Amino acid sequence: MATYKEFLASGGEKKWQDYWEDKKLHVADEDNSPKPKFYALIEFPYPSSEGLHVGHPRSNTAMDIIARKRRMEGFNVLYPIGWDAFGLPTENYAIKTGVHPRIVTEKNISNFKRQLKAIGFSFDWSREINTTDPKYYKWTQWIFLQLFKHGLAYKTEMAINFCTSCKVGLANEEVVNGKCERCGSEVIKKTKKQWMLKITKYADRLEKDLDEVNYLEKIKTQQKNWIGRSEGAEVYFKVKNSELKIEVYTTRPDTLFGATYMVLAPEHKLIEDLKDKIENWKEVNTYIVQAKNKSDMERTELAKEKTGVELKGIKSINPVNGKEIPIWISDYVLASYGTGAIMAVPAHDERDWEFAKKFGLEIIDVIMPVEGEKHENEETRKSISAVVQRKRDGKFLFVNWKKFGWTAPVIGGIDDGETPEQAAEREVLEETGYRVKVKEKIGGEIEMHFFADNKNVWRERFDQPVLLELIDENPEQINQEESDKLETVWLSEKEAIEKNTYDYNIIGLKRYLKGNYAFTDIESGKMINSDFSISDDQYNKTLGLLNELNKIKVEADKKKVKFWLLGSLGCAFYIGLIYREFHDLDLIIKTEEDKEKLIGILHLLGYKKIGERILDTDLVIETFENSKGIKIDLGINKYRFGLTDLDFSEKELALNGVNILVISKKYILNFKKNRDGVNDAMDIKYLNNEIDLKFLNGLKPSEAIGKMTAWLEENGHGKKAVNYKLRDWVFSRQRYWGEPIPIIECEKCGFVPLEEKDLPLELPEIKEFQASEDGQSPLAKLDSWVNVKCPKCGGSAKRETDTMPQWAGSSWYFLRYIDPNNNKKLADRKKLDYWTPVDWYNGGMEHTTLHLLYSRFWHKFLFDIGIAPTSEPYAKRTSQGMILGESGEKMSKSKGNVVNPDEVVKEYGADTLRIYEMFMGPFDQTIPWDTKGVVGVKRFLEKVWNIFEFANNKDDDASLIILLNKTIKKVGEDIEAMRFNTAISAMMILINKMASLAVIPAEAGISSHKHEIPDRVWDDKKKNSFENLLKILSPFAPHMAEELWNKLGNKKSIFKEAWPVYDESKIQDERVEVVVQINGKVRAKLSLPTGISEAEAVQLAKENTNIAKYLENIEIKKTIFVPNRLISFVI
RNA sequence: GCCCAAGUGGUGAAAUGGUAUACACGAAGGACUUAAAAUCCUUUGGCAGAAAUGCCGUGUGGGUUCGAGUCCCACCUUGGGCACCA
Repeated sequence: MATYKEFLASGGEKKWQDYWEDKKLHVADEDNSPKPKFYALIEFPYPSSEGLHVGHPRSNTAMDIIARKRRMEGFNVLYPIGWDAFGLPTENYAIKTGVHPRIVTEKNISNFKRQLKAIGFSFDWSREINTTDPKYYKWTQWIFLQLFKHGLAYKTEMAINFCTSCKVGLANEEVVNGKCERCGSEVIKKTKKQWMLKITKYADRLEKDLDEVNYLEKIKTQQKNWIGRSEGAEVYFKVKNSELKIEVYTTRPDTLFGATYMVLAPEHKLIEDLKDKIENWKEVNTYIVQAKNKSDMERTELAKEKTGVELKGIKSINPVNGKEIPIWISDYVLASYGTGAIMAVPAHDERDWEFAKKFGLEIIDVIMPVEGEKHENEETRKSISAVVQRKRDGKFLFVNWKKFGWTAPVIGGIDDGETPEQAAEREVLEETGYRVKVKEKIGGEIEMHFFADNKNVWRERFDQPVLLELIDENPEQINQEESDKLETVWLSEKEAIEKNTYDYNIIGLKRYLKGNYAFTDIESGKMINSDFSISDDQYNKTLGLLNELNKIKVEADKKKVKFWLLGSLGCAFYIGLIYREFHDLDLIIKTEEDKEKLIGILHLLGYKKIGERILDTDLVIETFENSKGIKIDLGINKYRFGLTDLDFSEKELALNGVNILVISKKYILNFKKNRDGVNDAMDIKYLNNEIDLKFLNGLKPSEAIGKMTAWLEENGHGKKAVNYKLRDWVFSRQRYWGEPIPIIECEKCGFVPLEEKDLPLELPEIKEFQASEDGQSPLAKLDSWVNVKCPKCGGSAKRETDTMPQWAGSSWYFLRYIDPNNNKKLADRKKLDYWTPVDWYNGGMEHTTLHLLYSRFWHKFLFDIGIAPTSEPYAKRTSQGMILGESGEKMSKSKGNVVNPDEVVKEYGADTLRIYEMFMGPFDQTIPWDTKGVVGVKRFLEKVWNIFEFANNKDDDASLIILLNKTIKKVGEDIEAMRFNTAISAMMILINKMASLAVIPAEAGISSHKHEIPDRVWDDKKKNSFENLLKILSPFAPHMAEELWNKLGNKKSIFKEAWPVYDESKIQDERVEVVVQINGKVRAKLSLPTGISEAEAVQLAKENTNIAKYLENIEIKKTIFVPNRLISFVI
């Protein structure tokens, strides 16, 4: 007979830890086990000198609970542990003290090991690995060589992120807000030759395959954002008077008609090519040099103010309308994204808008915002809305409409022959008496649809917001009629937005306040100004021609005459670019016979011959005309493929036409078919009404994107394209404490990989760990190591002196656990087949775009070269929340708020620590440590102990059996969903119930042990309940569970037991509390037998006095019955 | 600015559209004790009331529903991620 306190004090927990280790309870069976496998993984720790803090065990405990449960469920579980031991803190310590990092690492590992063991994790220590062990990093190096051999590792001169304090290059992922992720020092750009890994080659798969794995949704989202896939189009812009083309990437090809200038990144290589033509080269060059010298920090900090220089003397051509547009360079365009060049659409991109405003560039609206939805029988109006701000106090001019109670800015219709500006000045004066002057239009027109309740009609209004200035702060007298209706008010920004009655009336004000009118939404707007600018007159003429053509076709079909359409109309459509004034139709037939028939048809349709001419190809052209003046040229095609003679190239047409175009997709297809296939006459039945003169106008931008992309592709001006934000991985570090990169650089042979037999390339012993000032690895100083013979040609060569980043060893470690001692292979394939993928991987959110992404990349590569059996390393990934210090800040040595688990274990025991960490709150949530909260958990465990040790027998009643079964169900389900906190609370509820049923000699003062306590006498039923409780508790509190299990007389470990199964028939209480609601309000609670029928329950409810009170003399409209839950009366 | 979470007692937090505040901490009162600790019991969202009971209450304002912490819309606040990514 002992207390829990005595059990802890006497080293009871250690006893069981030793027992488990001795019995090899947690050593995974080899791969020939008949059991199903389960691979549970936590991120292996970096053994820092500080040791564990209470944050570490959170993830470990969670997976430990799952691993222990799985073993009890009959799985062959692999739950391994190891050390991610390369890293900067150890090296920095070495630099300071001269102690070799290996020695420090060994010491730290032994401390970590002691701490982890004291918490009772069921790790398989027999598979312990260490990334700094040459036997391990041999394979890290081997993987690197495979990457190199497959062209995925390359060394290149490039501007990289360089930490000024660590003196080391950083990957993109390691830079946080322009600062070093590790030390927080400033990161500058440094151009250096660096080893890079082509992770971008896997961007698409890294994104797409996320659909196949079971990761927490937020992890997927974060990775997707980081990979940054976007769909859009490449568009080619010709440089005028040059063969050069500027390629741009855009996600908004729909706005191409609004592209009024282009911008190249300062690093863009085309600038050099165009150097001779650039008239202001000096100025341009100065800008480029300045941009190069800016650090990332500076570039982003100065982001508010746009800078740039125009490339004078050159222009590019907008392929969609042939317009010449200027080319600029600016550092707001990044060289590293897309093509390093953009088409700028200031009307619909905020950055372009800013730039255009600053440099006075043209802004063309191609999308009109639309508010509300079109309605039948709308009255259409054109209007202005006026934004007038008073300088004195910054207030805005509004009017109250007395009759309707509206508050709105001045809004008025535009009279005939009036410009919007004139209308705005007039309306403000009329309605308020203020004399005003137009400053500018605030963006383009807005289309709105609304119900005008004062007039009782639906309105469609096209409103132009206009910004005006007061000429005089004192208003003139306005006429009586107006002043009876209106009252002028000046409102502050906030008041204006609050008091304004209809949202759409202050769009102009909102634009003005934002200072940027760029409209970017792709769902709510409507394309405008995005057609081929053909006039109504031209359009009608074209349609007239096509109608004639159709009539001829109809007649020709009747008479079985085949003819071709040639010339201006045909080529205009075909090229889709150049519009020619259509005066005539050029028709070609093949035979004299057909010619006579066709002439007959023309006569029939009212045409008369008016002339004849002979072309230099001996083609006789006869001209016909009808009364409407439509002319038709007719000639016999002397060639089988007559059309080839008239190969209407873009060039030829450009001489004839102006910048206008007409297009019909179906027509083109038919025309093309004829050009290729060709004996048959062109099928012109599609022509009528199929011409798409409006092109994008009227479409939603989201629809226009697809249409424009198709057009670009058909006409060779661009193509659909996908882009990623992800960049290649900077893989070299100028450091000592990392895996040496196994490459030799030979003057003759270039980069020569080491032979596999020469691996591992071990780190040489050195004494000076400091990197040189110019950012050279400390290894570079070791001449004997650096200077080697080329393995290929035997000539003199140099070793690579950079080492790999910390992320290398952790990118594949989970594979090594599977076969940790294999010295022939990374791991045996059969074993890999058995154990991969990892079934459940839990780790920190902070690794989502680092380790987790990197290791997926490596694993996919290993899969591709046939090493790894699966394309994804982890089937499931979850994440724990961080544990903060009691102050609510991140735990750190410098803040002095680090809680050491050793102390908690010492004072309360490992089981209490484990349960408290799981009980604190939802597992995935960040949460501050609270030492006071630990007490509650300790009390809970003590209660379990006391019930066992001191409670006298008292029959379990039926309700306890039900509660037990419910708890078994809940705990099992909650563990799977990582709802450990509610699993624990369910066990607390069970224990509280058991305690209330048991007779615990409270008066005895259990812990002081002063009185005699009677022996425990339990019957089998009670014993069985308690054993089940111990089983579900055992993953959480393994030491206590094992101890009490043993004390109950069991010989084998509790972890050899099967996970309990609840009895489906015993999870329903006999009686349930049913709530009676009246109109949704709880008015009574009834205790009723489970499964009671609706009729009976309703009857009983009505008999309840409180309910009867409410129902008296009142008709019940509806009764809702939810079995075992509630009755709701609607009255 | 954009994307993703989340806002519930004094605190950590529970709650398949159906009893809001389970479980735990803290606090108050009591029992045991010479006393304290430990333990056990009671109370613990606000207002009114002796009580029965009623009203209010899950960031704010609307909506859907017999019924909303939960669903929808708008907004506010906090945390996390990204940030001139075209």
